[in-house]
Amino acid sequence: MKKKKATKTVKGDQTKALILETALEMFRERGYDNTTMRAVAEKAGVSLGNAYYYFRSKEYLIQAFYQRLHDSHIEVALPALEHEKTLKARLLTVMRTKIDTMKPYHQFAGVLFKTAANPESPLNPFADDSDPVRQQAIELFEKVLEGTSARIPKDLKAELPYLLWVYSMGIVLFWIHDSSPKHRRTYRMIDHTVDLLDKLIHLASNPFMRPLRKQALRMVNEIKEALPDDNEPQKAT
Amino acid sequence: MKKKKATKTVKGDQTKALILETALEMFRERGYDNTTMRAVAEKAGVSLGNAYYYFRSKEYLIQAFYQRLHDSHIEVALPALEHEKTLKARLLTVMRTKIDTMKPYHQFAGVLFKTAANPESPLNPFADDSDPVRQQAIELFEKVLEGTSARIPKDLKAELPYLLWVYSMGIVLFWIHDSSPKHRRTYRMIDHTVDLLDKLIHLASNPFMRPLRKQALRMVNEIKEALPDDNEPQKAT
DNA sequence: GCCGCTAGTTGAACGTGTTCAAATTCAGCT
DNA sequence: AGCTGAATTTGAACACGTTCAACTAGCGGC
Repeated sequence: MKKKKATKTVKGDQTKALILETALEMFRERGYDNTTMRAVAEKAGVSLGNAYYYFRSKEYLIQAFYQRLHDSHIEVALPALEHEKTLKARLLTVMRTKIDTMKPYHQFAGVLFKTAANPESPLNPFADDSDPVRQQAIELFEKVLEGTSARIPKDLKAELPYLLWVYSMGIVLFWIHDSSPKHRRTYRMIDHTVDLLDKLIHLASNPFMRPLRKQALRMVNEIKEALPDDNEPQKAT
Repeated sequence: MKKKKATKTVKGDQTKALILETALEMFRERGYDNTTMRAVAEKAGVSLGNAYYYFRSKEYLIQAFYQRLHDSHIEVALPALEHEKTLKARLLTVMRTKIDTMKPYHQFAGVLFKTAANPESPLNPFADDSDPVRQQAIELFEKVLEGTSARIPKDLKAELPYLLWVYSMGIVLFWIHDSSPKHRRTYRMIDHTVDLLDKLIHLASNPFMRPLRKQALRMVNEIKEALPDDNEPQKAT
């Protein structure tokens, strides 16, 4: 029962993995645009059409890359978080390790963002709630919050992971544009924005700010609702 | 003196305009991706290579489109602004007319944003300070501010046109994703965000907020500086 | 009136992402 | 052992953006 149908699937999985590994390696070495599907197929020892059997388009290879990147980040960020207790320090840790992880792909990342920003692209990270990478990324920010004792109102706390994820996308966007040596500017930007965010979160937690905060959060939800598929999973029909 | 060299240039200008008009018409009718350079050239009655003589790439046609769109917006927005005195009403006017203007190009606009979000693209609106469309768009928000009596601190007032322009890009991004009938969601989003922005601007203008505001503005400048070519024009070397 | 030069124009050719009908492989069934 | 249908694999063909070497046109200078 374990082997009967398994072989085929296993073989397919192997081929798929082989193609993906080859592609990612070539992306890293020569960049996305300079890597042709033909070259990937040839290096992987499969036919061109076979690559398209497993990846509907070249873009889908990016999606796989994106997942890979996130996994690496988690691997580094979670242990590092154990040492940090304050919201500010935890946020700083997550953001710094994020850039650390992405560093080797700076050139490649431009393409990633280009396709991700396309509303029609399957890579659009806002598009589809079922996107596992996105969920995992937001979960990471939940963990950032959980580990602190900061007093944050419930309404804000509920949305904060999502908002911080959006913030992290902004930083990544900045980083893509950042051509300073060793990406110093991005790290500086992280330091300063995290400091500011920390202050803003505390300001927004002030009872005086309640009405304004409510209004802002209502808007955040309006935005989220307008995005396709962005709802709680329905319990059947 | 007027005609000697003129003939050639005039002829070139005519051809260029012809190609552009043809392309924009076809974009509107069939969308960007479904319009091939070959089809544009054929319909315009020129050769394929000729189209590339005037437009370095297909993307450059979008840039021209973008300029066209902005011109239309100005034409509608400026007269409409004359009736409005408060910051909130003026902002509302500009944003609503913006969406009004873009309406016929909803489908096409997705592609516009995809390429605009590409850091390597010449269309990236953040990329290059000399981009006239961008300058004009920011100027429009300067006019929005000038026409009001709202008491806004100088430091904030200096950055506000730029910030509002960024905000307007956000709304456009939302609109691109918005598939609700008649883009109602976007108009609602404008109403609510403008309301919120108005409140935030007044909050930020409060003397109590000075330190936080200063810090936030410092960061805005840091971001702007990191963008390529984003400086005052230098007075020679 | 002719020359040379630049602006303008041409279309064939190239590279690359993608498609597709056909060929091959292979596990399970008889 | 042979059959069957699904999974996998193939490579030729297609479409389209882009490039380029060559050609033409027409103006200013002689």
